[in-house]
Amino acid sequence: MSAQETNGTLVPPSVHEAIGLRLAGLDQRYTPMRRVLVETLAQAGHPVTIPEILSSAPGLPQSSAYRNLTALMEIGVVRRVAGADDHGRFELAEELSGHHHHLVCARCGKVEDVHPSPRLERALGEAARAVAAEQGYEVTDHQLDLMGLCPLCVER
Amino acid sequence: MSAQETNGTLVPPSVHEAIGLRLAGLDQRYTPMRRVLVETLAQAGHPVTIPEILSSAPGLPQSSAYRNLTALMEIGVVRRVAGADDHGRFELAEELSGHHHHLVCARCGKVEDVHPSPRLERALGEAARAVAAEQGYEVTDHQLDLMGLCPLCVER
DNA sequence: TTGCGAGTGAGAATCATTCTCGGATACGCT
DNA sequence: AGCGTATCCGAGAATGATTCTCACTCGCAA
Repeated sequence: MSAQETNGTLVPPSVHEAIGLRLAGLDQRYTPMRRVLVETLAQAGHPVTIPEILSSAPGLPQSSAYRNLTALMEIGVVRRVAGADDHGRFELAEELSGHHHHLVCARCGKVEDVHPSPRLERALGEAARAVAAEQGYEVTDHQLDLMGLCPLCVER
Repeated sequence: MSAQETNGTLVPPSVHEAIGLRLAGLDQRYTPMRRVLVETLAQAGHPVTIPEILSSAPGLPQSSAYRNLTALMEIGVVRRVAGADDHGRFELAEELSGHHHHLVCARCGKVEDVHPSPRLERALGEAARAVAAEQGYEVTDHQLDLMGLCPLCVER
């Protein structure tokens, strides 16, 4: 089963619309390449490295991938997350992909998404505000990274 | 007032002892430079970049700083955390510095430590195990990053 | 059609980090 | 004390991810 068959749930047209509008507002264009990048990130379901992106879209020049990812970051559509290795990883902003946290394998560096229970989310939100206020910070966002071993690496 | 005068509370002798023992176990030495690095990280109270380390210890060669930080990472005494900018940040392992989370300023990249309330910590621990088990992960550690604006950047 | 601003791709440039290597230093052994 | 060996040190080169440059192309509007 290809991801295409279920893309209705993966990349709703409204997402592309929203991105197109934001780009237009800055006199920028939602080119096919940018669309491909957004689709790729959306369908991956976890933060993706540049090599992964390049191998999933053969022929795509590295410099263009970086340039467009940066452009998408600047309009707040894409976010960069740091993993265990020295490759940056890119994912769609939570605004588009839904709020989630990360499961990081300490051995192989893989990163997966996890979606928190409402109960945990409520506790996190409260705690974040309280703790941050103590130091004069104004928290807009939070992220929980769970470090451990993925199923494959557990078997050793 | 020099930091030396209060070092009793900042870097308990037991910490240096423990590090010395671990290094000895791997036929490595706890050299003065490594000791300085540990003191620096302990006294900073937040993750520190290489430039910060170098400017707080004039004359210290960059390559040596990296080499020794790496050595300390390999024995699990130092941990590397990624910030918003493209500089790695180093901190003492939680085992030595106490469990804590990070407050990250989205504007200036500064990172501060925050110490969680027991209630939050309990909720996080439980949630971590539950969520991770669902995907077959074995979680050993977790970290909460609170993103927002630091007091200085709020004033704009 | 023409003009202009944005996008593209190849390669060079940048910059944090890692590696290399000759010399200095510390610890174990006799 | 003297020696041998393994570790450590510092300076600079090498690596590699990311960013920049620039000439060319493309899409849109007048």
